[in-house]
Amino acid sequence: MNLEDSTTLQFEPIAAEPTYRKVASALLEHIVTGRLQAGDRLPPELELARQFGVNRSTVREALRELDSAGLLGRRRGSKRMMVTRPGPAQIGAGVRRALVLHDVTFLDVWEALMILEPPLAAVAATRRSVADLKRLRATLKSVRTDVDSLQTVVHVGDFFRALGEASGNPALLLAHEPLIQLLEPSLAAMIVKVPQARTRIIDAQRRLCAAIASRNSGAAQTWMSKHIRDFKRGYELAGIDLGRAVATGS
Amino acid sequence: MNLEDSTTLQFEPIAAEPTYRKVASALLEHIVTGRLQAGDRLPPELELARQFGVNRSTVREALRELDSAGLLGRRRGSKRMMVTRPGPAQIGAGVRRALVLHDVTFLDVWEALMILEPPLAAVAATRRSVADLKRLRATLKSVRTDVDSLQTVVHVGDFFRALGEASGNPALLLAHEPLIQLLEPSLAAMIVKVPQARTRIIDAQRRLCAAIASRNSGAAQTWMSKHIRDFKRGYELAGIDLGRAVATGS
DNA sequence: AACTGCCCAATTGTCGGACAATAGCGCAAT
DNA sequence: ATTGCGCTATTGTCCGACAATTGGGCAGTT
Repeated sequence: MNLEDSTTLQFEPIAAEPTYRKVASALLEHIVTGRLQAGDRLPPELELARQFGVNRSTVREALRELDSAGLLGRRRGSKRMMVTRPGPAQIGAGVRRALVLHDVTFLDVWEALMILEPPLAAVAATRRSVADLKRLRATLKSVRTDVDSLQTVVHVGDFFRALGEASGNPALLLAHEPLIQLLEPSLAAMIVKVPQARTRIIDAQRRLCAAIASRNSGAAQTWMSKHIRDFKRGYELAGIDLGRAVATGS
Repeated sequence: MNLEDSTTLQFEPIAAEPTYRKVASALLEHIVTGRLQAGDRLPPELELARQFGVNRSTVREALRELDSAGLLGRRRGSKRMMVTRPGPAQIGAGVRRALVLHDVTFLDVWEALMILEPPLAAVAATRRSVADLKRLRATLKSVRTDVDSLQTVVHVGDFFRALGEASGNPALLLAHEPLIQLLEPSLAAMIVKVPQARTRIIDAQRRLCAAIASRNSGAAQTWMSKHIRDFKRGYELAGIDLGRAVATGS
């Protein structure tokens, strides 16, 4: 009998979850439902083991899972674990790794930025608080003072991050973080080959900042478009193949 | 002496990484550099422990970290671990959790969809392969046949996923996955309260599909805009507060 | 009172060993 | 070629142990 293509009878995979995953799920449940709030200190491992009725090793494996997901962390030098909200950097790094493993190209990243950033700038222009504007100007200043250093790209990333914050939309913030992280190293490579790009970047960001300061969302969107488009031109001038997969480097 | 506000002297946090994290980093290094390709089977835990010169428990904790990050997995019912590429579902779930914990609102999600999906549809229209089109039509058919069931929302999600695939851009695919995952449950709640939304959804998706079939990117973008805008109207009709944080449910 | 140094208990990181369950695999039998 | 059997390797889980380090209390000093 050939049951391969019989669609009448289908069985669900029977879930035989190992204990460490059950423990992780139980803790996760408490976190997403808010019974464990960010900042709360977790009970000691032995206490958890006692409460769950499992061995400490099992608890530890569960903790490593949640730790890796950014849901648990510890203050530097501290011993006790605490519940934390996964931040943009953490999440972004995970997505960035995934994109690298999926052989995302420069063009893919550029296209995504081209779609995401101009509307994001527009939103930021209408919603930015004074604190947002201050932060934005601070990053802009850093870019200008470090104009000669290769650190420029770091500040470019921070400029985008500040913009994301100004949008007041966590979804947008998290969505563009991995793109920024992917952009930074290639941007560094581009700038060393095309030094004049630096001044173009600074100019665009200054105008962008002005548009956002005056809450001119249309201008913000337009300048961001130009800004991102400029990246592509820079890559072409630098002779970087846009169809190539982004670097596998850490 | 008060050194609190002295910015002249700054110390880097001295990194005292525990062994399990070093092991995880070492394995990660092999994965991102391609020395360990997706599909490769990992050596047994004892063998890893021997090679790294650490205890098996330590290796296991490292494995849990990579497992949780979606970089390791196992075929169902299999014992050996293998290297895997974190898929959209996996990554999306992580980002979705992060967004929920950051109290993302319906409006945030809707805004992000409004920014992301129309251009994505436009790109999909110009780039879709015949296979993409086939898959898109298949999901559309599922939506129509299950028009009476609450399963509709699942198929709506799949429609968006198929669209993401058709865009051929992994960055866009991963960026909109968490949004879809956040959309689905609230969409279900909306549809039960506003049944007429179902036919509107189906209509919009049919026109969208037609636009993509004829490679009309402008029409695709326009219809997607209408489609997403419709979601908001549906929520308002259903009396759902758009400013509320999305459900904390799993 | 505030600060310092010191000691003690609690907690984590790592290790070694143990054992049941079972997946993987070869081999025999049909 | 498929099925059935049995052995081995491997994982999941447990137990116990110990060094290192943190957190906190306590006494001593200024």
